[in-house]
Amino acid sequence: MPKRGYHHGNLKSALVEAALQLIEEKGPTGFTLSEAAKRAGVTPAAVYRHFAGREDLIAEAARQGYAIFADLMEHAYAEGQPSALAAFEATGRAYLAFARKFPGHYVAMFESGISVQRTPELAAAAARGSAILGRAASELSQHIPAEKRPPPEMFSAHIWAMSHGVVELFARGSPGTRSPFPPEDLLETGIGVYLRGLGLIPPDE
Amino acid sequence: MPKRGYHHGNLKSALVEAALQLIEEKGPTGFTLSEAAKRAGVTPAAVYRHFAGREDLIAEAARQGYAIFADLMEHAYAEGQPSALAAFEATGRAYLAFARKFPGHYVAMFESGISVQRTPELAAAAARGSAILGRAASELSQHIPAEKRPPPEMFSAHIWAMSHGVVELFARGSPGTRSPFPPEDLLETGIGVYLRGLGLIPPDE
DNA sequence: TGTACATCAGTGAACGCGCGTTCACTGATGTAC
DNA sequence: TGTACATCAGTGAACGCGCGTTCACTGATGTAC
Repeated sequence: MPKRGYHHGNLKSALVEAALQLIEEKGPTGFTLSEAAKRAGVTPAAVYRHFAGREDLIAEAARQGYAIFADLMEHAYAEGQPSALAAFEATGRAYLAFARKFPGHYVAMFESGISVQRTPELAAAAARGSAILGRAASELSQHIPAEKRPPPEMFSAHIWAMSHGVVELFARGSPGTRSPFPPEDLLETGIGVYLRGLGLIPPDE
Repeated sequence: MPKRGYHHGNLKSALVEAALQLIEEKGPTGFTLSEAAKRAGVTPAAVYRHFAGREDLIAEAARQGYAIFADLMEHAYAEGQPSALAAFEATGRAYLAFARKFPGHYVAMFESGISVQRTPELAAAAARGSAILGRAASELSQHIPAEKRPPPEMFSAHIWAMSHGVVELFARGSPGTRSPFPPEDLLETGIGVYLRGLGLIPPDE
């Protein structure tokens, strides 16, 4: 626990906060250590009391993002239970919801260019989230007619890809590109069609 | 036509070439005008004879990318004809093939942060590619049982999203992340399941 | 309660660097006569 | 064919800038006696 009132009080999290804000506003390229320090009301040199450097600060922002993301996934999964189908659909939706609610974290995670293997903590945080999607896919897999049951890793990858694609192309409005449909609808219907293709939803529904 | 042997000869395209190489190697962030000039064997100032500045050089790289991309799409579409289904599937595949073959262009287009509305030429080049996917979707749409026919823009968006997601997450190996399946297979099966969900492929195929 | 000391978060000045961009120039190429 | 001139692609030096990072320091906080 950081001691309250000690000098700044809680510089570390203030810096992460500032970094997230900057990343959200200006993209991963626009983020600078100096500017983040300034926003936290502190000299650039002070950053080095808490982080090894610029990259390390971004990595910490990403780590927190993965942690929040995994929590959201867990929550969504649990709410969908005991229906394997509902749980699976919920995790897909959670992806988009996360990108919307935590854009700074999202960018730090997926667009900042930092490797998930940078530290064991980062890798672990990232693994936790995808493990949940994997579990949901695995359970769902049991309901697929056995004659045409793809490996669960495969369709969790499909959902992951479609979610990511919808976010990148249609939700995070790259300036000038307009989405033809609300991203939420796009993802919802896309996953729906896909699951129907797997025989998990009756075709006449 | 640039005159041969005139000073450098063809600096403009040499600069674009160098820029693409750099973007491919170091990502959009790692690209610098000075380094591109150096690789083309020329002073940084010389760049300004051909481009308005750093951004303009990236934009030109992206523009060429969109043009190549559209050509590929057209080709794939034409090869798939007269089967609407084959044409549609081919355009999806072309997306991944493009990302593989022209990684520098791909990054300039989708990860460099350049707005597609930057110039009319850029916008036009980008529009040409997506128009082809749109046409393929539109034709395919006619084969869908009318009782459940989504707007063609919607499922072209789905395929676009899944293709993009597969590329970003599994093909362009963000260092450390390993794909569980070959991206080509992933996309192929993903699109297959999706089309089955639309009733365009018989479920027992 | 009060004094002496240890800790260590944040300061402020300085650094070297490479960046994008500007400008007056030069010299190879093309053109007119 | 030869000379005078115009063009303009690329040079080289210079600029101001903000960056990430370092370092000796200072002064508020916590601790021992």
